[in-house]
Amino acid sequence: MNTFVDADPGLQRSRRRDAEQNRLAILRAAGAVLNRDPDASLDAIAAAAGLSRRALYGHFATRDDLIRSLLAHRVREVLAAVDRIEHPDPPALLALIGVTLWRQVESVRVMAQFALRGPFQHELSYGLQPLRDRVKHAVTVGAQTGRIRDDIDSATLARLVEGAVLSVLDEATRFPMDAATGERLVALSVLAILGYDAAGARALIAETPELRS
Amino acid sequence: MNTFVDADPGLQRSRRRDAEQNRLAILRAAGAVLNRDPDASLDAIAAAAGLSRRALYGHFATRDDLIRSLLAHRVREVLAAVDRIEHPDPPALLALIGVTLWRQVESVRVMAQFALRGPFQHELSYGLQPLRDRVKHAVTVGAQTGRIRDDIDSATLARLVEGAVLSVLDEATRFPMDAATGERLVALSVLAILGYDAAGARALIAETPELRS
DNA sequence: CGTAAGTTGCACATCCGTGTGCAGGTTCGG
DNA sequence: CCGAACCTGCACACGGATGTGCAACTTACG
Repeated sequence: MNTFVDADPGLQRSRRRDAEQNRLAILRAAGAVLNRDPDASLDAIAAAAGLSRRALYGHFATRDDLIRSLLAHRVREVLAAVDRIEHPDPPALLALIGVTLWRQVESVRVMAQFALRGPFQHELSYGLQPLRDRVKHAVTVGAQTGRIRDDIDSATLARLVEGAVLSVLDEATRFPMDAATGERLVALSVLAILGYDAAGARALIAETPELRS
Repeated sequence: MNTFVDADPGLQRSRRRDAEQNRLAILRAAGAVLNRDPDASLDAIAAAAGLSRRALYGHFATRDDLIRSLLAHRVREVLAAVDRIEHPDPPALLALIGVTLWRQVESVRVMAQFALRGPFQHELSYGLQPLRDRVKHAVTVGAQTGRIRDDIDSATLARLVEGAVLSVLDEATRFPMDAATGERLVALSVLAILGYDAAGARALIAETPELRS
């Protein structure tokens, strides 16, 4: 339960290694199960992790604690992945961000599910703020430089870009598709919302090496 | 409970008029409340309708019965509204359908919420099939006649159109917007996904009188 | 190999929502 | 104005999920 083991190594015996494995297994199972049903019981999650429900309480005090940990974990992953992306051209940058989110489908979807309702809404959207800011900034700059449509308020357009990505992720969940198809669809959808027609979007993808998977 | 009152008027005294009012109030309240939280309790719904929970059971046998009635009701409304739409040009038709759905935000959103998970998924998607078929057909024809992009499989594109509409409805729920803005946004989003750039979409809207609100 | 960490299974209390029964009140409608 | 239809408030049974306590077992690790 306490991550700071090194703090007081005095008389205590160290944390068992398999316990940490189980903790991760639970988080992994929680991601998978809650993605299908955000109201799934702890029993279902524990079972999916190959543990008993009782054991779960050895790692997480409450259900909320588990979900909170899961979300925090996934938010870190996603933000780290997005942070690595750089591109001078706003629309290309946004398409790249979309593609990156596609590669983290499960994390993104589970976050989206808890971002709408439940006790974690605000906490979560606070954690995702950096990502949102980046999208908004890219949209704004792109609109000013004429690379992105300016007939829609940039704050709104930024949220529509979010929506476009989630839309494709939903589609992928209901009708499984291979990685290449998914990435292409995300890029096309994002560029479409940003104001590119089909040919223009394809051209931009073709001339952006990072978008050629 | 029984809608077919006229069937056996013999010895029975007729249904009280205010009871039917209450039934409708419950359905209306259910739509509003379940839109915010699909797991809201019957208590919350009854309260929103200005009735006691106990009275609710006089109109609907079970929770499922209530939700089923609500969805059936809304599906009928939406399908009827969409049925009235006609337009020879596929992209314009799809934009019009989107705008019509926008005018039924609450119904559409509540349906979307129960279309994903829960016991009504299949039943609901069965009821909405005519709408889906129409969208798919328009997309297919549009792609064949060169009015709509053909670089995305038409079944997939049809579902992305759905997603685009829902995306705007979500946006409208979180950041309320006036009717005109909403209709414009829906039309632009749908056309964007169909392969139109910003200018092209605006042009198509301008030359389609039914899309000028 | 011994000990502590970890897991299991069970029992139990608790909470919350659903669905039902019933007595008593209010209101519509003939 | 009478009676039936409707609503209320309360009680209760029930199921499902959460969270806790405890004894017994298994496993990792020094």
